[in-house]
Amino acid sequence: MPELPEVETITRRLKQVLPGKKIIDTEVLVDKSFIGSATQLEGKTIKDVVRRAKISSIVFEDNTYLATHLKMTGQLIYVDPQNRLGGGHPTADWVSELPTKHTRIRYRLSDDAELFFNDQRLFGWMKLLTQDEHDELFSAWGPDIIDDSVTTAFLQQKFSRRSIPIKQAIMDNAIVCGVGNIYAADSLNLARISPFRPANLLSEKEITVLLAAMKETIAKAVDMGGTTFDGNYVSIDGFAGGYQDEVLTYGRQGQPCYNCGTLLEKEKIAGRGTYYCPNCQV
DNA sequence: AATTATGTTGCGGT
DNA sequence: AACCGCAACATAAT
Repeated sequence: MPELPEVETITRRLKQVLPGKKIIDTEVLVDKSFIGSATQLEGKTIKDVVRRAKISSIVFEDNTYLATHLKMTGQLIYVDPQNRLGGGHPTADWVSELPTKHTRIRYRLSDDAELFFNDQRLFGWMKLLTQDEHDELFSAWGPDIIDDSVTTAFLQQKFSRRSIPIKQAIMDNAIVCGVGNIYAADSLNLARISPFRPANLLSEKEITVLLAAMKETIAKAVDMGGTTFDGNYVSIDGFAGGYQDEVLTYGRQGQPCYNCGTLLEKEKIAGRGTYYCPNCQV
């Protein structure tokens, strides 16, 4: 479910509430959701929360990392009893009924706070790693799309021998991380480039335009707290994101392109639903 | 009933 | 060797 903006939103919010808290107790309700042994976490004190690609990681005082990949349907929900009655109410009403049938792991923290890992489809995981093992997670992946190292020249080199469609290329973690299906489609619409174009046939100018569009799209989505479709992605208190109200193409087949008014179409690329304008995306 | 779903990996073929 | 396409993971909604 989540792409970089959703994981970034969750990570920023966790960073506001978790540092200084200690893990008191762990409960793994579904074994496959936690890789390894969760009991090793008990007694560790949280120092920081960081994001890389679509992985959010809690960093402990001993420099070990509790990494989370939400995959398609994962959620991290934080419940602090001291804030429970204040500060508005969550978008999702199930937050007051945790654990739910989709809760796979729960952590009891100091001060009676709780952290829940929910995951309908069981693709997601949490895992305790050393710093080296955490670094290793990203060893085969390119930089985050928001990183300054992602330049036109960088992408041009990565695309140079790839005949795959450009949409598939920008979603490939080995090239660049953080661009998922929703933002790939929207970035290509903003750049007015067809998702079907072979990556190696884009001009330098087109790559420059596409890169700017990707950075702009991702930055806007981060500002809006991510995208919530079907109530699936929510932030740590159950609140929805806001980008779905601004989305350019995703889920808008049959509706007019904001660039040119032509009706958007939907086709599959590499097995993924792809929304695009058949007129202005060339 | 079949298709679809915001992600990634691993396999076999070229 | 590098690249590409496709199945697999598991569940729920349309």
